[in-house]
Formats: sequence, C-alpha cells, structure tokens
Amino acid sequence: MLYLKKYFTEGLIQFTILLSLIGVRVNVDTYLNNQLPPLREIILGPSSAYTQTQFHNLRNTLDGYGIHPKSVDLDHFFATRRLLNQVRSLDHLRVPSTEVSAWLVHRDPETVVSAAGQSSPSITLDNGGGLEDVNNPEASTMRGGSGASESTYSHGGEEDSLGAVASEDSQEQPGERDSNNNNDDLTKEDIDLIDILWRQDIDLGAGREVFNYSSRVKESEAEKLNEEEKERGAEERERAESWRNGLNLGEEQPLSPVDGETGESIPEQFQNPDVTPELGSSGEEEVVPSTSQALPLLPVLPQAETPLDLEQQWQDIMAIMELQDMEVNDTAEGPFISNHTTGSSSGGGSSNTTTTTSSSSSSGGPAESGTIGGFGLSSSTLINQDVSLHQASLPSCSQDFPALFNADLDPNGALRPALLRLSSSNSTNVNSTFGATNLTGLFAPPVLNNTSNLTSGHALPDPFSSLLEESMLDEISLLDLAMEEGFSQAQASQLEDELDSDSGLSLDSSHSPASPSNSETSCSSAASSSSTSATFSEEGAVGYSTDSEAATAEMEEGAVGGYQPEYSKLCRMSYQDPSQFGSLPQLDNVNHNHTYNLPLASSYPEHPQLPGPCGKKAGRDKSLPHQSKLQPPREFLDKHSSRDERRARAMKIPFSNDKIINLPVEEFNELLAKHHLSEAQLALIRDIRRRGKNKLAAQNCRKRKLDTILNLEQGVHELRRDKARLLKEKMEFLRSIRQMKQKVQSLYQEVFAQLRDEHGRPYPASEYALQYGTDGSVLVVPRSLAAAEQSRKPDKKQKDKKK
DNA sequence: GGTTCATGTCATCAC
DNA sequence: GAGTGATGACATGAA
Repeated sequence: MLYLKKYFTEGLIQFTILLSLIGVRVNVDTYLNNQLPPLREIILGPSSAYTQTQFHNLRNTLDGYGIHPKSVDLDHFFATRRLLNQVRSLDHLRVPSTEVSAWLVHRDPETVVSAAGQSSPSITLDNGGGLEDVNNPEASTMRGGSGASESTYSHGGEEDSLGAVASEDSQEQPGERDSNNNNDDLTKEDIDLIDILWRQDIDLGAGREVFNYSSRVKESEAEKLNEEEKERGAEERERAESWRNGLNLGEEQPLSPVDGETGESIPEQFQNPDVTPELGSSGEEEVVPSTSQALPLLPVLPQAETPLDLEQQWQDIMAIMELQDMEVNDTAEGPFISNHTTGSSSGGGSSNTTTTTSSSSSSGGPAESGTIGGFGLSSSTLINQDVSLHQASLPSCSQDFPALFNADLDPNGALRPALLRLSSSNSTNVNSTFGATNLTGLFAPPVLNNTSNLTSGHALPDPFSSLLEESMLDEISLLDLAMEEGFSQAQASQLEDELDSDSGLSLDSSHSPASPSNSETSCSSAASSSSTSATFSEEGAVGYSTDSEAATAEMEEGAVGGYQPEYSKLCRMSYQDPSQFGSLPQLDNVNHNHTYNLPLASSYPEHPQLPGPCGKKAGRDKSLPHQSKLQPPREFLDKHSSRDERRARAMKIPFSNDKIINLPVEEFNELLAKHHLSEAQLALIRDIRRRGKNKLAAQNCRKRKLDTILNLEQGVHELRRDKARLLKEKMEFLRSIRQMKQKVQSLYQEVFAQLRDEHGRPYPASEYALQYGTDGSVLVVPRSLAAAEQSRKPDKKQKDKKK
C-alpha cells in the first residue's frame, strides 16, 4: 500500500483534480482498493513488461519528448498521457450527473461509517439515493455490495451543485473523520444510512456489528483500524478475485462492465440510458394509472435490461439489425402491444385521452424497428404525407363493410362499425406511402385505458439509443479521438489495441523510423541496389571501398579513393541530418542508422573519436588480428577496415573491394584477367564479392521486411478507419430510421385523433387501430382483429420457412 | 551480466 | 552450371 499511497498523492490527486474540474466524480477508492489493473495502469503507467520495445524510439519521437524507450521516465510520461486521454474521453462517456462521495462524511460523524465508506466500495452510496433506498430494499439489493457508483447516479439534479464539492471533500475525508469523531449524535437518517451500508457491505463479508454504533463506541482506535484493514483486505481479495475471473461478485451485484480503457466501472445507467434513475424510482409507477394490462410491463422491462453488458448489447444490436434485414419485406410481426414505446419522460402532458402525439426521441422497440424497416421509405416521403391525412374524413364505413364486423367484435356492444374506411381521396396518399401493410403493429397506439396518458413518461428502452449510442459510440469515439484530435496513428493504434487486440503482430512498432522509406530517404543518395553501374563504386558502394584499401589501390593503380573526406561528409549527412527526414516530421529525432546501402567508406569519420556507426565498425574489428606495427595512418586505416578489406590488403589485392563487389560480371572478369593473381587471391576476391553482395542482399531483405510490416500496419489502420466509418454510417442510418418511426408514429396519432365514428365520437385508441388494406385503403380495425391477424402472420411465415 | 538491436555472414534455395 | 538475389539462421558488437 505504500506505493499506492505514493501514487495517490501524485497521480491520483492530479487525476481527481482533473475530474473535479470538469464536474465529474469518480469513486477512486473503489478502484484503488480493488487494485484494478486498468486504473493501476493509469496511475502507475503501463508496465514496462507489456511495453513493446520500439525499434527506433517511436514514442518519444511521436510526442516530441526526448524520452528514451528504456527511460524510467517513460512510465510517468505514459501515465500523464493516459490521464489526459482519460479526461478527453470523459465527454464520450456521458456521465449523467456528478456525485458527492463525501456527503455522508459530513452527515455521519461515526468513524466506522466513514471508514466503511472509504474502505468499502460502497462509499458512494451515502447520498440521497441511499436515504431513499431505505424504503426500497430491492433497490439496495440490486446495487449489491459493490454497487458503488451506480447508485449514486440516482439523483442527478440536486447533486450537480454539490459535485464540485465532492472531490474536495473526498480529499478532506481523513481529517474530517478525525474531527468528527467527537460528534456522537446519531440521527435517524444516520442509522438508516448505516443500515444501507450494512446491507451492501454484508454482501462483501462485513458483519452487522461493524455498523453497530454501541459496539463501535467501545472499540478502541486500534481495533477500528484493524477492522478497517481486515475489511479492506477481504474486499481487496474478493475484488481481485472477481477481477481475475472476469466475474462480478455475486448475483446481487449488477453486471457492471468495466471500461476497457479506463478500468472504470460503467454504471448501469450508462449501459442503458433509458433506465434513468427517475424511472427506477418507485414513485413513478404509482403516478401512472395502471388500468391497462400493458402498463405494468413498462417499468419492468427497463429494469430487466439493465444488467446487459456491452457484449450483450452488441449482440442485441446485431440481432436487431438482422431482424430489420429479415423483415424488410415483411409486415409487422411484433405484438402491437409492444408499441407503447412512444413516450418518454420528456414527453409533455396529454391533450387528448388517447391521441396524444409523441415527441419522444426514443421510440420503437425491436418490433417497431422491424416493421418500419419494411417500408423502405425515406423520411421525407413520410413527412410529405402528413398534411393530406389531416383532412381524412370518415364516411359511414359501416355501409362499406357491414359483413366484416358485427356487434360481437365490439367490446362495448355498441353498434359501432368495427371496420371503417377512410376517405379514398386521402387514403391514396397513405397507400402510396405505406403500401398494403398492416399498420397495427407499427402504428397502433398502446392499448391503454381511455384515460391513460400515452406520454406519461414510461417508455420501453429503445434498443438503438440504449445499445448503439453506448457500445458502438464508445468504439467510434475512440477511433474518432484518434483520428480527429490529432492523434498519431501509433496512438490510435494503441487506443484501438485496447479495444481489441486481435493481432499477434505487434503493430505498435508502427512508424518505426526504420521504415524502408526512411532508410530510402536516408540513403537516397546512395545506390540502393547491388546492380549498379561503374559509377556506383565512386560514391555509393557498400563499405568495402575503404580508405585503407583505397590507399592500396592508389598505390597500385592510382584509381579509386584514397581517404576521401567526402565520405565522412556523406556519413554525417546521411546519418544525422534531420533535414533529410523533412517529409517525415515524426522521424526528426531518429538517429538510428538505417542507411543500408550507404558505402561503409562513407562511415569513416574525419575524426575517429566521433560517435556514430563508423565507430562501430572500428570497434568490431578490434578483435581481429592486427597487422604488425604500422604507421599511424595505416593503423588508423586498419582499425576502420572490415575483415575483407584487411584480408584483401594482406593478400595485396590490386583493386578495391568496391570494384570487386559492384562491378558487373564481365567487367569483373576482365579485371581479374588483367592481373595475374594467385589462387588464394582469386578465392579471396570471390569470397569478398560473394559476401559483399550478400550483405547488400541482406540489407535489402531486411528493408523489404520492414516494408511489408509497415504496409500491413497501414492496411490495418485503413481497415480500422473503414470500420469506424461504416459504423458511423450505420449509426446515421439507425438514427434516420428512428426519426422516421417517430414521424410515422406522430402521423398515425394525428390521423387517428381526427377519426370520428358515425356519432362524431373519437375512436378509442385502446380498441381500434389503423390498418391498411391490400387495396391501399386505410381501415380502422378493432385491435382484437388486428391482433388475430398479427398472430396469423407469423404462423404463415413459419410455414413458409418450413416449405 | 543480461537483453535488445543492428549488422555481418553463412547456408540454402530459386531464378 | 555459374552467377546472383532472397532469406532464414546465427554470430557479434554496441548500447
């Protein structure tokens, strides 16, 4: 714990301050106590064990920091960057409200309570929600022992003002706890809070006596501390085990996916935005009249969906999408009773009994989405049909369809025509829009009591809004963050790898300065191929044209080389001149030598003490036997000669290694023929040529390898970008579909509201629904009949499938 | 002293 | 069949 304290005072405080500045409160204690790896990584930085050693100082070059990959500062750097990314990504998390973790600390003077709040992950339960949950044991049970964060979101409005205080207070908790020890007044609220805490912590193994005030008073401070530590240890072990197993603590604990990047536990409200705390509260259900049979389902379903984790959500999304695809040419299948998802808490009051139009932004369940998919209409088309339907009138439809319906179908027993035909002049528009489709599944308003309010605030969670906007957008947002906020591809890759690292190939070595392009850039002046012309040996030959050899050649032929200062100039320029990397700004700080095809002769520095690749060559040959006492120039040359060069010099080969290696075969043979060479000399020359060519080939081979890796990496990046783009498009399509559904729904409501029977009375939405006939007419159908038709169609479908 | 990286070298295969 | 390129494997020096 010591190191945790250390980092708590450093990284965590910074992190907390950052979060408090933006009004977000995260229960850090939970993660600290649990030792969750992601947060530890955030605080402590990524472990070096998991950090891919970069080829060429990738990270420091990308971010402009001169941090060596092996530097111990790198962890701090990563931690800082991760913290920044955390803060940046918070706006994508849509934290609904702030949270006051220290609220209870002010209210509860008891040390143990505060300690329990601190030591246990349920510290955040000490808010108003906890007070309210006293009367709602189920809610407490749902939160479970570790439901630290989720329960605290149940009071969004009031806590906003307190949110800024929260972080500060949480910092002050230890001191305040001590100062509050003298306050022994326990109010009923405090006792209730203790009960709440006990209910939650008992799941974690904490005994009831921990919260027993009388027994606590008798305990000494040391015992308290021991208990705290024991509790903490038990919780930590439990948490660690649950973390390792990737499971939650128990059935009481709601499934709370952990953010892959932050390690932050995602509250269930985040998973399902439709399950707002207001909906979860018990008071809402009582307000709404529950005379309808369908109504009790409404508050239940959202709760049933709350434990969905992201994977399930994604599967649901895919299922929904498949459902849409399947039902493109199909009619509505879902029970029309499920179309009650027209209202939301944002909906206004009703102006009519049954025909209140819905202004909800979240409408449409799976059945609806499947139904609307069958129209294949653009939203503009739907909008254009709106006006004409306002004028829909109702002639006496009973004359049109006298045989279809009788009084038995009328639940009220009235002689009300059950099937009505709309005015044909207006229905044609509808027909052109919707075709011969049964609208009852799509448009049917909820089967409600006549006095019920469609927009009473209950709504089934929209699978698109709840699933897509969370799970899909998470990934998209990360990708967008990478692409739009100036992140480099390597950083984007890092982000994406945190999302899914499905490749065994470490692509994090991306943008390695050793990229072939770089090496090509760096050695662009040199020949990159061994198939060179005769002029190649003048400048660009690979390092066998040494100065020593050149000196020999100069003595023998007076031809090539000598000790040429240009070579050292080339060496410095090629290796270290960052201007050559101007087109690749991320390579500015790269000093690695990837000038594969540069002549080794050029690597000889003017001054041997100069660092660089030249020295390596010299050092490498230190182990080789030196010639006898040489003059200083000769010794220097020998020091910086390759093995073959020294051999050639020892064997008195009369021409340079450059020529030996790079001359074409014919010229090479001519050269050999010109000189009378011994067998040993010829063998050495052939070896030199073979090794020299092979060295070039090896360099080219490695370059190609890097090329391949980088190309693959680029391909991966492109594919990921495409994936993100496609996901975005998919989201847009879904949004447009949702808007279409809303408009169709409102259209339906308007039409239905204007319908009157022969007595001028409006049709009750609970008994009638609109339906389109095969001839394009719009009919008012009793719901019982519509339901019967609905039930028939799946049977037909199944039969068709069986066929 | 061990590890990683860059580079050279050899063996082998294919053209 | 020789020459050459490509490439895996290994060795070696430097950091």
